[in-house]
Amino acid sequence: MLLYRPFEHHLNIELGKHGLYRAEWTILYYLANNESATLVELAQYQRVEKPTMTRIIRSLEESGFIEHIPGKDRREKPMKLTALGQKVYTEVRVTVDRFEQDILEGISEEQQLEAIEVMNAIRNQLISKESSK
Amino acid sequence: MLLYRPFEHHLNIELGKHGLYRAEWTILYYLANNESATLVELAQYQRVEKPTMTRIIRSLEESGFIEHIPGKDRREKPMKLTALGQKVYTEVRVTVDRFEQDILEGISEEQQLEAIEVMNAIRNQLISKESSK
DNA sequence: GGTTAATAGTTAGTTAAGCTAACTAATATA
DNA sequence: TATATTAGTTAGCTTAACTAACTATTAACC
Repeated sequence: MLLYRPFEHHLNIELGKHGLYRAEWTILYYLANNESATLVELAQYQRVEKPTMTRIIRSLEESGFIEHIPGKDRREKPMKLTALGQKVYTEVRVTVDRFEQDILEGISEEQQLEAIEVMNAIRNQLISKESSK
Repeated sequence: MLLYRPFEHHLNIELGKHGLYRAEWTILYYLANNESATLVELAQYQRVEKPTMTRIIRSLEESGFIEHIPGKDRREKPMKLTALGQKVYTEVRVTVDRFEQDILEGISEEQQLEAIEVMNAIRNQLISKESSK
């Protein structure tokens, strides 16, 4: 918690240079690594409700970063990055990478990996608690 | 980030049982461990702006969990937990402890400590970046 | 010692990002 | 075929942050 606030603060500064919000960035990130996704898929991944995702997606669409593609089901509206979205993702990736390298300075790779593992384990505990209720 | 959302979600559920918000809980926590504090001190600790802290404090005051004590400076309005605040803190502490134990199940103490160390190191990097700009 | 700086805290108004409840349209299932 | 489920949207609310501009008090400078 004490970590999250300053982290988000700095990340937002980096993203602000590109006119992006954190919530939008996570979607670009997902689509850059997954080709296409539906709203429900994204909402589950980010652990937010559907209306929250609707708004984020609309904003990305208006910026021209994502577009809808036809899905096998007429209820679904899968989406993917546009060429512009790809371009912006790649650009932002550079500054975010630099930022991450910066804040991880002096921490061994081994320690980083172990910390990530611990956090993943906690996340999984949390998620399994959710579904079992 | 993927960890923070489900974590905050569950913590809020636990705290909600006691009619508390996360932002309020962190202040109770600080005051339970520090006897007294000023608004500025709390704001710096939590990395939020003063008006944000004003609101949280007012709410805690209205709930009767904290009270102001005279400070050496008439600008300052230091505060401390009331007897009720102490009582509530202790009660909530129990459920939060149980919650934390729950989500850390299966992670060795050693790993936990190392992860905390890594997170502290990152936090310090972030904070030092802030002041050097 | 009096004027200027800085500091503690407040007020007013805005914003990002989440939520719930209630809905439509399309598909699956009993 | 009627009912239930799923994908997504709309409307309205809430938490927790922010900035700008303010008052009151103390510290510092010449």
